[in-house]
Amino acid sequence: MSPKPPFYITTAIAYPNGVPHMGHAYEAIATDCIARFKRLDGFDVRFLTGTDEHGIKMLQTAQKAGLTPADLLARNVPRFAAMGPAFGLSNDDFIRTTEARHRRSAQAIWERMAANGDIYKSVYSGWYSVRDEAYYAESETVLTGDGVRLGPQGTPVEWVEEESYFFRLGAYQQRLLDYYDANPGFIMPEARRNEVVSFVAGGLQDLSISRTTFDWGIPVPGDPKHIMYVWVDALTNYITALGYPDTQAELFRSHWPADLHVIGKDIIRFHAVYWPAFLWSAGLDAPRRVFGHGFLFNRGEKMSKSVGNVVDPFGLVETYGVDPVRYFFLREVAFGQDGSYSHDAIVARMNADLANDLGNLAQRSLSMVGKNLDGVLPVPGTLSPEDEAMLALADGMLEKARAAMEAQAIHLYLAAVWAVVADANRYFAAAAPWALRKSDPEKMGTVLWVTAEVIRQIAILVQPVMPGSAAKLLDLLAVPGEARDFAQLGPVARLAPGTRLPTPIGVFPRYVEPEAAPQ
RNA sequence: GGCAGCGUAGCUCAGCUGGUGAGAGCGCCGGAUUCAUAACCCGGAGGUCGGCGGUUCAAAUCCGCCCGCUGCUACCA
Repeated sequence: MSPKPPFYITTAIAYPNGVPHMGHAYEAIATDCIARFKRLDGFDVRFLTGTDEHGIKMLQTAQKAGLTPADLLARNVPRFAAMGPAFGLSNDDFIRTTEARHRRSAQAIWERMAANGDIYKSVYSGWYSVRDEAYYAESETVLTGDGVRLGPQGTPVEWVEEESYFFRLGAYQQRLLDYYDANPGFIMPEARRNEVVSFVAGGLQDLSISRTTFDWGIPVPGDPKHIMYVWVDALTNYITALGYPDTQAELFRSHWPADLHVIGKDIIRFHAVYWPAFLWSAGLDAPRRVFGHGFLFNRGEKMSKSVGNVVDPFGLVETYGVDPVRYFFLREVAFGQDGSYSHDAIVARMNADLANDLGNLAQRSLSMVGKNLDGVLPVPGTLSPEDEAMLALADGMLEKARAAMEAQAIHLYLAAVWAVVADANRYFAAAAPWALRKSDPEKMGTVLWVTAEVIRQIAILVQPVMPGSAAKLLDLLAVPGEARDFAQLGPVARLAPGTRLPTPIGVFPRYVEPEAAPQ
């Protein structure tokens, strides 16, 4: 067998100065789905997630709480790591930017960039708001009548000059534009790509990449008064986890450049502009694709503490179960666009798609095998045109799913699968095997076998989204563990007649509202 | 302000380079059925395709203008 092609996929690393919110969970779930899909499709997948632990905000949050940054991390990072088991994540590694391996890696990439002549020391100057602890462009400030200059938050700003290292980003403008041009799929979705291209085409200034005003970060090699700008630090995590700076490490050699960085749309620039430039400067290849997903809104409103609609992602899993939650977000939200969720929407998907359509199909067909055939999969007779057509629809799912997933259109992959679920329900209703029980038992057996075979393929294909539920479904069909990857889809591994099946159990229960609490 | 995009049935959205009767899912109404998780199946409900004007034999689909909305417009991430 030829070696599996590599596939390296990452989430952005989360900033753990608070607890995980739904956006973190969403990104992790979507990335996990893609990772699982590629694994089942025969790739040697490396899936990375983790936490971005440096920067001034971490320091400030810790100080407000009367903690050291390390204390704050000790409190918060486990909450992020807990997303793994809670959401069924299959990440191969979990990186923290405070780890020794990462400090070594970040300092190494800095040294490589410096050796390449792309880093120089100068003075960073700008309008600084002490109260906001942020610099603003002059265009963002206004000069009031009494000669006071104010920032966008209405706070006074002053001209500040600070020694800083700069990265020659401007030198990479043309190379970036050429790269976007030669690799139209580098930035996805396309709307994001256009924004980035116009941004870069508008000209790039050199980038200040060190800070001296606080010390919670990775020291600049040879000049420890400076710490690295958080994005030099943070982006480097993607190569640290492959063994950088050891570019001869097995993982690095096999899995860099990354195939896909899944990130939120708000940090596209850092990944699509700065990151390739940093990598090229260090003599490394740029990633193949950066995909910016959208934001989630609770009942159409942005989540905020003041509105009081903050939803704890762990709570959703407790309420609905991990697989329904994963299914809901991946099916309901067009990946790449913003989305909205609510209790009603989740329940609607859960009951209509999972319980009524797929769960009920499995239950009604398999219980007939149990009750009428002693739980033994029947031998199909001659296939009717309807039987053949049904099987052909099932056999055709993989191609559609793959095409969708090539473009990270997770929702379209699921739509393609559920179209077959609907076809299977129509097929089953039209064939009415319950009416054939006495009139034509052989034909009944054929219909039940075809339906079970269709469910087999659906279950295999749905594993990336609902690994637990899909496994239960495959258990009900007595499909061996080693026969559950995508190579088993299509006609090559039809369900074997004569196989004894376990008594079917419900895999997707309906969500029933709890009794209204007495007032 | 500039650049890009969007505005299609109650809701969420498909409708590519113009031409069979403007669609899907959900919701809703009616029917059928009882193998099944009161599920599945069948049928229906009729929306000026944001507004106005133009090009064309023909426009939701092209052009112009107007209204409304969104994103980007560098060092907060």
